[in-house]
Amino acid sequence: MLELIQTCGYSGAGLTAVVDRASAPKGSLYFHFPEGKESLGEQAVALAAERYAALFTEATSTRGSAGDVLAGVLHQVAAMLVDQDFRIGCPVSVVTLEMGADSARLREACSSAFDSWIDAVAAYLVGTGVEAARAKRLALSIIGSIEGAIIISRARRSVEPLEAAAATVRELVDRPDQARVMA
Amino acid sequence: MLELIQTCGYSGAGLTAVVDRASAPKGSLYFHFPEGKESLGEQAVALAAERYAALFTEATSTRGSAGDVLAGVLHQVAAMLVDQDFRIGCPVSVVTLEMGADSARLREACSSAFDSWIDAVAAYLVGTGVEAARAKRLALSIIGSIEGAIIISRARRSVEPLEAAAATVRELVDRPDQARVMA
Amino acid sequence: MLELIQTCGYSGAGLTAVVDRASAPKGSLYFHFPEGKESLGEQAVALAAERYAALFTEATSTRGSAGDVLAGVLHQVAAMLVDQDFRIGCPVSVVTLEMGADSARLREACSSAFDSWIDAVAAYLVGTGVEAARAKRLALSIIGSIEGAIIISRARRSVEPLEAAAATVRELVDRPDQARVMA
Amino acid sequence: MLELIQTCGYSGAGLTAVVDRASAPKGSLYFHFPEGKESLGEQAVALAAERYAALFTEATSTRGSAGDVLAGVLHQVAAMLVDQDFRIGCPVSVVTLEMGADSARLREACSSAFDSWIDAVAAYLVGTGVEAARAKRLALSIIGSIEGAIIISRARRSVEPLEAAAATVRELVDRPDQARVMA
DNA sequence: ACTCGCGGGACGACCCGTTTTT
DNA sequence: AAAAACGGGTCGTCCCGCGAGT
Repeated sequence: MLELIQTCGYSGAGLTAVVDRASAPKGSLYFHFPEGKESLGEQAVALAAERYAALFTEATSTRGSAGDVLAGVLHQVAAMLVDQDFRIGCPVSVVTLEMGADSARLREACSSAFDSWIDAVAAYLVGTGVEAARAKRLALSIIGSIEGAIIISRARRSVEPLEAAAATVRELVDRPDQARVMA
Repeated sequence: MLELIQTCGYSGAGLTAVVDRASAPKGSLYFHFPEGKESLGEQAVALAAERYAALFTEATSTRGSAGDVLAGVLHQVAAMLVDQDFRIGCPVSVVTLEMGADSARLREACSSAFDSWIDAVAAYLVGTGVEAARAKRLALSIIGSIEGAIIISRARRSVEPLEAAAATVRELVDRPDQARVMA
Repeated sequence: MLELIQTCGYSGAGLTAVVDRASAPKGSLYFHFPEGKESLGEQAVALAAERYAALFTEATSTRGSAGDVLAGVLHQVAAMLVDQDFRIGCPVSVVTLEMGADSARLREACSSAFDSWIDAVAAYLVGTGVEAARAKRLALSIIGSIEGAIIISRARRSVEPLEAAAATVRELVDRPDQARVMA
Repeated sequence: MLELIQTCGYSGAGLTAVVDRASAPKGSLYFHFPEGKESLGEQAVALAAERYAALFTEATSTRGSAGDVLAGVLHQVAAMLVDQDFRIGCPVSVVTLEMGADSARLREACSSAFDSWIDAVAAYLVGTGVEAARAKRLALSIIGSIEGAIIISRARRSVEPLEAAAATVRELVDRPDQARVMA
């Protein structure tokens, strides 16, 4: 389901296509997901949260400045987009935009996914010496930038927006006088 | 249709609901939009592009630093979200994420919408003395930040992400030494 | 739909079978019945109410005692059952039994159908000189007898229960001393 | 299953609901009922046959005229309906009407159920001195009246039809000159 | 000339009664 | 005894044309 949400959105991800792709019979779906599409989507969002978090965790193990690390994540995302010919997007974003009004459950799953990423980035920034409050604000901004850049990159079929975001993120986290500027 | 796309996404915006909301008969839809839902969506995206562009244009007429102006736009967006109880999102984002793979036509409409905003912001920044290449990069990053922040704010039902983005944008465009840092 | 309800019950009357039998496409169904199966069933019940009422009205135009007239109706029903090889039953009864708990709307439609028959019989009995209160009670009993007899006849695949009911009804309405007995 | 058939009909009584209500695992159903839903329904009908027969047997042990006894049964049925807020009906009737055409097996189970009641009533009437042939005819009519009255009472959400049937039954069996009238 | 009632299948999610595996 | 798999079925709704109306 994850891949289908990424390419077609939540509403566009038909359960028939889901079970076909999993080469599973239709009847078994409601045994594993008795609450239907919504809980399936919830799990897909949670899975996406884990995967992208792992991607970030892995990036933090590389050496380099915080800016290098975060820009590296953005470049990896860009590479994924190119790899898939710009046919995929962030599943959490699209579910948020489609179902934010209808399903509190899915909205909360998306919120948790974003939070997990934001918290990870914030913790990482704190680890590099950034003050906690600023780290949280930066983390919020950075995750937002990534989400937005993915969307614009997809619309344009070009990684330029992601690269611009990478450069801007590097600028934000790597400047020596950041604390003073915000003071 | 615009409102429905904002709340339910493109796939979720059924034409039945559209014509009901417009209190128009269903049969007349294909007289006005012979090419069906896709062209209707295209028009909705174009309309959204205009509206948000107007919002930005209006903001530039206020006095204050470039950071003030851009942060003002973000705060206006935040106010809209609160006003609508976080039930709406950016229609261009959701159409991009849902239809980017299926409909080249809609993808291009979204790309144009984003471009119009980015170009406007870049032109504005150039007008405030920013060097052209940097202005374009910043404009890309800023529009991306806005889109991303809207999504996360909606998921969280909180304007905190938008406010964080506003602060970060202000930090980006208002620092005196920005050119030097990027050099 | 009426025939399907009579043979398979309301739940057993699939809309697919309904539209097949009417050689109509499924999509057109919800134009004529926007509220779905329930309103379709409502209309089927109303149609049945009319048809059987007409059958009774026609019977009253024949000469003979009240007992003859009512027994004649029962024999007509018996003939219908034989004709259809006991594959049909009263649609109002089955809808009442299946949906009485779920759908107030259908329950009321069934109630109205029964009432229309009971009122017709009661009015007829009053016309033959029966006192009003007794006419109403007898009419209730007679319609009840018919419904019950149809069911048992169907279960048995024999018209004997309907014939027994016919004889009993004749006994009830044609005895000269009925008023005295009830006094 | 019996209760579900009484409220929702046979088709409406899903096996999922049945096993939930019995707090039994779904997989075990086909261990106990290898032939599936049909045999389960058959057993439910047989169970209902026993229960209502017991109700009648018990009533015959009370003193009073035959009319008193039979009217007493009708009043007990009316009390049950009121008790359950008119949400239940006769399971045998509804199975007959829904499955009479599809399943010979269930039809015969229903026929047997009706027969057992009719035979019991006929035997009782013979015991009170009624001539055998008339007793059988009356028993058929009485059971039919009860079934019909239950249905109409349920549709109306009122015990009036059952009370009318009770009065009529009393009139039928308690009049002194009944034999002469039928002669 | 243009509107719109009405029709038209295909597919949506969901759940059915059943069987196979453990 | 029961967990898990299995398709076909449920009702409802999708986006879309045809042709009779003013």
